[in-house]
Amino acid sequence: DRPLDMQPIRDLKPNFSVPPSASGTGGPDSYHQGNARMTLEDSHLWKAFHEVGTEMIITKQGRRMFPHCKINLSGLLPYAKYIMLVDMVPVDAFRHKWNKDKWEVAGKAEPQPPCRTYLHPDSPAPGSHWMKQSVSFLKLKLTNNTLDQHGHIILHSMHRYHPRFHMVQADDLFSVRWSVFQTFTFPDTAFTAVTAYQNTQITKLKIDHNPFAKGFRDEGTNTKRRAHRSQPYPEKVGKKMNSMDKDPEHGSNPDFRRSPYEHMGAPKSEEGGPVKEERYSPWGSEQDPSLSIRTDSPLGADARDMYNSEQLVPTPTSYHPYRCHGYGKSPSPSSSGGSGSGRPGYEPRIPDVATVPEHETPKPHALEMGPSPCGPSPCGPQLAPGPQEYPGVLNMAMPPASKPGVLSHPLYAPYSTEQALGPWGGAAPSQYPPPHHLPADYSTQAVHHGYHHGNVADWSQYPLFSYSCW
DNA sequence: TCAACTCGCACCTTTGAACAGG
DNA sequence: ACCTGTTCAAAGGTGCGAGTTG
Repeated sequence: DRPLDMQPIRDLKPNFSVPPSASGTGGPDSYHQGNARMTLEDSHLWKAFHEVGTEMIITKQGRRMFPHCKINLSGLLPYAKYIMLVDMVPVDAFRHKWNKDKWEVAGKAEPQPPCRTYLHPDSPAPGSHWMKQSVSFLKLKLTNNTLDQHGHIILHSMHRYHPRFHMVQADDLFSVRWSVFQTFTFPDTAFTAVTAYQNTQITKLKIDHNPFAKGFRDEGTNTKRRAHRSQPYPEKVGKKMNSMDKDPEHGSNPDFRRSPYEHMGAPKSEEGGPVKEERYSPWGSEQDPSLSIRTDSPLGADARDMYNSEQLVPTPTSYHPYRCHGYGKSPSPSSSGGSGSGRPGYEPRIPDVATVPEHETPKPHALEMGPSPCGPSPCGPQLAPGPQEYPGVLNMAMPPASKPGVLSHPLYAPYSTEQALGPWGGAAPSQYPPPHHLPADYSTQAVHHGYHHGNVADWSQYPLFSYSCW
């Protein structure tokens, strides 16, 4: 039940001038976040799902995740304010399908839906607040409705994603642009978005562990529904998973150790050993368990430089910078993993900030991000992962000086204020309601990226994270 | 034909209002 | 008046299975 730990690898203080914190709480070191530490709660549960191949249901109206993202934070400055965000990045550039008992590649990924970032409703809050108890993203919802107006995170079914947690020291969303982002990922949280569960083992895990699905448990008192089932869990009725309830992490059912992605080159699971995520992971060969940390610093580069600047991307052996020069030009890091399917890693993805309609009533918690010019979907297909092997972004080793698990980068606005913000300029009509705590015009102020996307409809959206490409 | 998707259902937990008691 | 605990109904989160779609 040990949480997965991740720590920043280095001092995150950006090597450039940063406006002082508005609140003055931070002082000169207000963006010194090198001691921040994030751990994933319920890691055993995540691991149990991950071993089987986590699936998350997505629906038009939005579906919560289960397990949901819950983290513990430490090392924050108690009186400095922080903002917590979550977004989803593609794991690869493929669409997948479930074939009998395993996942297979089923073609190229579909074009990226608008990338949204979920803003924790407590944001901004002082470090003491974030550290006093676990931070839950329970209400984060996933949807496959690209026209969703509730602020849910939009994903494609049958595509694989993993959540990224962003921590920003900022007094408010306006100052986010000047702040240093620390991005954490936990390999065990990767999942396949589906509209209906494919792997019955996942269904069983969900039923066994999600309290809302209690009515489907075999041992439950519910007889009515099961009466409708000619045979509950037809193919797995013999695979009693009760042990998972008690100790999912040590579930002994060998079937649960077998990765549905093994055929795709994932490393074989090994028993024992500490929490090295990918040890059990179907995606182990691609993702660096230790989660790459990247420290990107604008280094005083001007906005346009940032726009076209290199993206440092860790590779299995070292940092291998590759360029992300915009739509259609990024190299596509493909799988370093070995299977013939050649699953590539995913490419950097730079989300845009969405424009938001002011009339919307629901209180969204997701920032609308624009197309992901560097993501696997927009770039990958053109780059045809194929044989040409770029270092897999997810299968990277940390630089010696780095600790795994965190990627830090300053939020930076490549656009100067006079730069065009798309066809509608800076005040494009809002498409989505403003996110929680998000000032109405934030979306037009926090402009960080200028890649164009083929989808003109998304032009009103601008990236929030200029350097979330990785 | 079939995989992917949608929808309504029963069952369940969570939430919050209303109320009672200290 | 205030606080705490209990009750209960409504809201909303689940997977299932039938129907729909492309």
